[in-house]
Amino acid sequence: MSRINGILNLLQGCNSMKRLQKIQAFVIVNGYQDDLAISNKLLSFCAISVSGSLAYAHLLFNQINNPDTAAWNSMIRGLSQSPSPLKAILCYNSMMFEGQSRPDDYTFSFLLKACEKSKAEEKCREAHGSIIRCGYAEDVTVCTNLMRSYSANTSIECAQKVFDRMTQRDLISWNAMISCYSQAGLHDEALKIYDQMRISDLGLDAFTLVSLLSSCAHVGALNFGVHMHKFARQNGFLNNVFVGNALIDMYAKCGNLDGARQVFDGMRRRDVFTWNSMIVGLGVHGHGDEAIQIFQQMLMTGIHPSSVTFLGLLCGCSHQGLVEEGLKYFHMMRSDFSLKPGTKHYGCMVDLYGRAGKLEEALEFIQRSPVGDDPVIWRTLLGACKIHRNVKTGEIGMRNLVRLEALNAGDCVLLAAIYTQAGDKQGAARMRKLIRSQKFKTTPGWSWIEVDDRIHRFVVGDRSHSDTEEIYSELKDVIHRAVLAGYVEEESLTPVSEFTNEQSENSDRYHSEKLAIAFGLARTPEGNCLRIVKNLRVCRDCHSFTKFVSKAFKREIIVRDRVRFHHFKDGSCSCNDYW
DNA sequence: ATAGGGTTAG
Repeated sequence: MSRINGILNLLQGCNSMKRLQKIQAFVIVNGYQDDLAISNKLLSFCAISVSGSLAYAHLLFNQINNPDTAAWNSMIRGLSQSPSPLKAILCYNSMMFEGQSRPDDYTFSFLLKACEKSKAEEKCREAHGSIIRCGYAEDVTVCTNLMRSYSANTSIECAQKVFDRMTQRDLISWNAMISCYSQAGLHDEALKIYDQMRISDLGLDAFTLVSLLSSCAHVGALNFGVHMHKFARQNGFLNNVFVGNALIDMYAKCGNLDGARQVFDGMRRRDVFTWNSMIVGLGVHGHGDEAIQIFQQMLMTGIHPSSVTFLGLLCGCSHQGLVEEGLKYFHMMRSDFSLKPGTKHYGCMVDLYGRAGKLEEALEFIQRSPVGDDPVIWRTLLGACKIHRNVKTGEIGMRNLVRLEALNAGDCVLLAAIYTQAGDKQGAARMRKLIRSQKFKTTPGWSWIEVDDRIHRFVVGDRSHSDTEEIYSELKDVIHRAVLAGYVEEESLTPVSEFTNEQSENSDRYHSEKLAIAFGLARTPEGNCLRIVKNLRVCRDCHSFTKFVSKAFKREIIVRDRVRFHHFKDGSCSCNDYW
């Protein structure tokens, strides 16, 4: 007996396959190969440990003539964390087929992990049924796994249902629910779950913070993020790299670069995410030179850049007109770090040339690149043609979008704007006609504004807000004062993508950000900065409107649109009207 | 013997 314990202890301290094989030889020589405790321990080491070997685990497993649940679990678990998690599902199937051992709560946890990773939607639902039949429907861990599995299989509703029906919930299951929403891109839902979580009085930990900060970053909830920062400081969470990284990203995405820098400077430990978040933050704010400086520091500390690092660099270079540098980093990706540029990187390059007015080069670059069949690339070129009033290249972009059958309303709006700038009224009229004749699938436009720690969301012609009347009368007043300051309301081509389905009265002529601005002006103290987040790009009329509002009301207004920040102050914008 | 939750870019 003590011999067996001795072997188990040896296995406990095992840290390599070489060592494991020595122990195994000892086991066989001494006739212990049929001891279940020992063979399971051997198996689990091979299947699960980072220094183990799944192939060897298979050999061992096949030698066991009647594997018990523990042995099956080791195999399913090992396979579920392997690069081919589908095999874990097959393994579970054979376990069921042989029918000698019953699955337990662990089995289901590992199976669900495999469903999550291999996107096995059908199997996930089937597992749910088995879980209920086997009596594990009340198990917190199994349910948490079930939620993640459903959510990864695009059924966040099912995840929510599982969560709702749980008889007991702990911190981990709450965190899982929040992260399911934030990873599905449903950030305001994630923040709402936190409101409910507070009532349950379980507190929160670093995991909660990280998910919430990510959601704050996406919706632009700076005030809420600052609360989280304070909480993290008071509770000793600032030493956690994940928390620090999420804070940098939150500050940068909410338009507060200084906040991001301060967190970055104060971090004792930094990983790729830390550096990337800072570089991307500087990049999207147009500080390419600083992004480059940080990048050089990053290399000196010996951290390996990733493809995201270069997205940040290229973005910064393009917004600052650093064409040579951008080109240098684009090549450096492959030559120095063996990173293959993706579509996004090519897009940045087109933007880099295009923004700098080098439209010929941009076009040549596309023709030499492998991404000429990606609509995003041509759309980027079209955007650059608008900035530089280039009809000819714009039409080339348009033709390629038509060729790829990817034309959308926004493209037509862009080309119409190019025609208008060039004085080609017929061209603009053609685009209007095209927009009307096509049944474009459109993304509804949204704007968010944070007032008193709450996110208020508006769509075009929104009347769903509880204070609709007040907001519309405020907006009338704001427009009046903007006009007095020099604003000319444009009969601009309304981006169709901001159309709502119901054409309520004539209020749908107000884009969502105008509503958000009016609401913000009415609900925040004079002189306070307004921060607005949009999911689309700012249209010309709204851009001009916001400039005059910033002057007439003496307010700084920071608008984050789909691709960049606009910093409005005293009647002008940080983008210098190039966007 | 063994489990579940976290960040950038899309």
